[in-house]
Amino acid sequence: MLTMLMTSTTSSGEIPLEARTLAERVFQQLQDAIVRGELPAGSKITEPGLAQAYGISRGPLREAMRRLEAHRLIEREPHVGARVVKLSMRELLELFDMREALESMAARLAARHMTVEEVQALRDVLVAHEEQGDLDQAEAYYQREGDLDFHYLIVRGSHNRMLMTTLCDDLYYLVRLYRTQYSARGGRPQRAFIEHHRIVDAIASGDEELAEQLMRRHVIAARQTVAERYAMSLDDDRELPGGNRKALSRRPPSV
Amino acid sequence: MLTMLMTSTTSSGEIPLEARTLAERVFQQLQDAIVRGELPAGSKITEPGLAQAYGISRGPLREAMRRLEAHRLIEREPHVGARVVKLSMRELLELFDMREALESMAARLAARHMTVEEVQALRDVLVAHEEQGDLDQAEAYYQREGDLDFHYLIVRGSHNRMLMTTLCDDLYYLVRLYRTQYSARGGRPQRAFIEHHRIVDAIASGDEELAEQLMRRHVIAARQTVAERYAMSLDDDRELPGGNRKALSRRPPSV
DNA sequence: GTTTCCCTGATTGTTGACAATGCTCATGAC
DNA sequence: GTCATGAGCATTGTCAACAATCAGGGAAAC
Repeated sequence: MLTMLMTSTTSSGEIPLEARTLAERVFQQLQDAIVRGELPAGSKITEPGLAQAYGISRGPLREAMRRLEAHRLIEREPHVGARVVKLSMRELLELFDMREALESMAARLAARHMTVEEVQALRDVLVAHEEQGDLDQAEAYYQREGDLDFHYLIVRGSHNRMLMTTLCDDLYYLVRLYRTQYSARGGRPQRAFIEHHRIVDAIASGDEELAEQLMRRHVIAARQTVAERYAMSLDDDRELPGGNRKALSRRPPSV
Repeated sequence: MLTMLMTSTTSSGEIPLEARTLAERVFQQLQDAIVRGELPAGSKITEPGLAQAYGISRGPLREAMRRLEAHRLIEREPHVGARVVKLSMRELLELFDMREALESMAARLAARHMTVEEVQALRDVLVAHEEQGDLDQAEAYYQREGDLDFHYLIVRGSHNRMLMTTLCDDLYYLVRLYRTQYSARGGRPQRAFIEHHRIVDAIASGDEELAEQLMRRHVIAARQTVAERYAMSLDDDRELPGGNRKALSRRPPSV
């Protein structure tokens, strides 16, 4: 399963199987718990509670929280407390704008720098997606993770460390958080597959301009899907006042 | 003086005149000390030393250091220590790629969202630059800060909070660090002024495409200047082996 | 002379206790 | 019934001491 690519790729790129320090370990655990929805978006975090839950003292915990804060996964207010970040629709769309800018640049750099082995790995991921997609539509969640693997590999293919850390260590965690927050999984997969293939082809042929442009459109399309569905959900609410809010999670967007 | 715009614009946008907590205050102080070169790039940081220097205990200091680490201003190794980040030329060029992606997006969004008041403020900054530039070339440092003010205002004009924090709270501090690290100030000012004016005009007329494209070229030009000068400095070193390495700081680039 | 090992000192990691701040809820005035 | 007030409590901020780890230097072995 390629999904393990997702687990924290620090700037140096290695995957720390066992964190050297408590603060490091609890940081990763909290990051995971937030992204997986164990700590719900918007829920309040109390230091004594977490410290007891993870069996550590407040010192390392606070350091971990400071890192989470810098990664925008929690929000703190001095002397008051911290809570898990809750993405508003506006912030989610802002996130897509940033992805458009950074991932299109990543695709351009990937077309310039990726090795043949890296391109092949990318193709393998695509094939894995499609086979999995055929298998079972209910497994859409893993497919979604796999989709991020695709973007992940392209970012790494840019060979730009700063871009990698910004996207992989910061933005992508927020993207995953959005999925759990809005119960968003799967969606427009067939179209996304086609787009993915075209992007890989552009990268493989070293066409920087095309790779950038295709990735840009790919992200824009995903953004638009989110925006449209949000507007639809508002209409639904108007028709069914005070009720059914499931529209947001019914047909979630891709990528 | 507009330079005060630079001092830490947290996500909410307000400027914390007096930090509510020790960790917060020492974080800002350290951030400043690093960017201003008081703590030289690459120098080792020891917790007892800093704690004594700032008159606090190691607890809040460590939290501040965690934040600095997340902002990429220091690098830590578990059980060993921390040192101020030292930008290699490769990383510096990577930084420019990110700026190209993000700032061109910011310019596009600014053209879409900026109010007439914000555009006017932007024009005022430009005028202030030029007057200051005429006054004294030795004051280039402040002019440089002013130049960042220009970019700063555009980013804020994007009305995209995530973009603002990423650029203003993360990248721009690294840009300033690069200036002190390579003693880089001023450079190609007249050309930059022209480009700045064109960008503002495009934003004022609401031409998103043009604003984006002009900003992209502006950043690319700056990147190219840096790259060329670096290549030149390497040539110089070949001609003067083991000696004069000042070439890097002799004619530093502009934005 | 070189290498290896161990010891010492210093630094980092962690903890529990104390101080300061903010929130909650009950009480009372209007 | 509503709103202001204040005490009590929980939570956050800070500190100093203890444990674990690493870097450097000197002595011994080859």
